[in-house]
Amino acid sequence: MKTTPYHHGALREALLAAAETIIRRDGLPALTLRAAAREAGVSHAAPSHHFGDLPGLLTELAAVGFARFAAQLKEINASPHRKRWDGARAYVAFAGANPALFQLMFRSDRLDISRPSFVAARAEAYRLLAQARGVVTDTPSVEELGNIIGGWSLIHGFSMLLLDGRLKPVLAAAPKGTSMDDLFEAVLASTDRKSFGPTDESLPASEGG
Amino acid sequence: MKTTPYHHGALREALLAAAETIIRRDGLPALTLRAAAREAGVSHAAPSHHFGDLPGLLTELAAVGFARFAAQLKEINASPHRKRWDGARAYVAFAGANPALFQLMFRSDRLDISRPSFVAARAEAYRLLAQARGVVTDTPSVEELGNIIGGWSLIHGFSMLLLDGRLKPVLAAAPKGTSMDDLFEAVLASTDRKSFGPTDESLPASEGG
DNA sequence: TAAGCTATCTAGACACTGTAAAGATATGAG
DNA sequence: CTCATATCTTTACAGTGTCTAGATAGCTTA
Repeated sequence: MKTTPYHHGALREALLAAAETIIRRDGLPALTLRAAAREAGVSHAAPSHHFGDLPGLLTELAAVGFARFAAQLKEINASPHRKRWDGARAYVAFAGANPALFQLMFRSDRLDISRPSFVAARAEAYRLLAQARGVVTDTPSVEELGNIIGGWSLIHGFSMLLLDGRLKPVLAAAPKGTSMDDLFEAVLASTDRKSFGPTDESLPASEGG
Repeated sequence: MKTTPYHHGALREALLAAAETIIRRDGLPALTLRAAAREAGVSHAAPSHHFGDLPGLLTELAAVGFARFAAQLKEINASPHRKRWDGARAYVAFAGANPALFQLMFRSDRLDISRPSFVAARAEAYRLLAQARGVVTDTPSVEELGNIIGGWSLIHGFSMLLLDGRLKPVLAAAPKGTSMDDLFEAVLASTDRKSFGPTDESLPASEGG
């Protein structure tokens, strides 16, 4: 009666899967080396043989996240039906579908951002995101950079505010039946109007009261 | 020879100051109840009498952050020289000047977001931010919400990307001498052009290769 | 003044964490 | 079959949050 073999066989992948289970179920603070080991059914010191330390495990998991996001972007870039802003929608959709994982991917204080696998996965994701937006130049002007970083800031900020629960009260104040998707579409639509940003009426010169 | 009195006198404020010192010097992961106690020169269990638990301390510190940001917004709103986007500039400037504190303010997984002092400080900051943008309505349309949340997403996303170090390589690819402020100004300027967002040329129909 | 009450702070303990060291077991090359 | 290597376990230690009990100081009331 052999219950669990001494050697797991694919412990690295099992630990990453266990880590994602934990982060999704209990949140990032609950993801510890020992918790991942328990979830995978191995001894508490086993993870260190595959990831070195806790930042190592977190970083490899973040790399998995970038790789998954890159795969979704690749699909979109290959689709003949893709529309404007589809990259932006994929960004927010990925954040919504993988909240804790997405937050981990941008939590440098807990990551070893010099890990080659992480650097590579992130670079590939960025490359595909730029491709989805039609960015081609390697030597952009400041104006072009403003456009590129502005778009990234917009979707990243929306994602972060969404995951932190900051947009829930906003929806409550919105017209009845407004969904989070509606709100994001409204955000995208707002960038096409010149009125995006603070209104001129808010300035002192023309202020009413 | 009385070295340190048994009763501190203003330990709560001293612990908050110690906590901010630690978070600024060593980062958020280094901020523990015991570290704060050491920094303030009291026993390891003293903080719990003032904040309950670790999330309690973190939340009160986050509330201090919102109060400080609110104070800066109040100055701006009172200034007769204020210009468009000054609220946005203050947002990013605050993030840059208080990186770890700003990140803590939006890290709900480590906070007790139901704490009254936190709720109040945050609400006041939001109120002043809305005022800086000239938002007045209590029943906004979806279109107006797109505008409001779009602006917030933009400055919040830029701040988060900046603090996570994601914009450093961008500056490296920018024209020589471009500063982070220049980049943010370019982002702001890009919202006034209709070209903000993905270019139409990136769509399949008109794609070259 | 003096007693007692309450808020404040310390000391000790426990379970949990990351991580290092050493031992056990399986795998595969020769 | 031998044995070197990779994989996993066991043991140990310092650090953490948090609970409990105890010590101290300040304040009220007489």
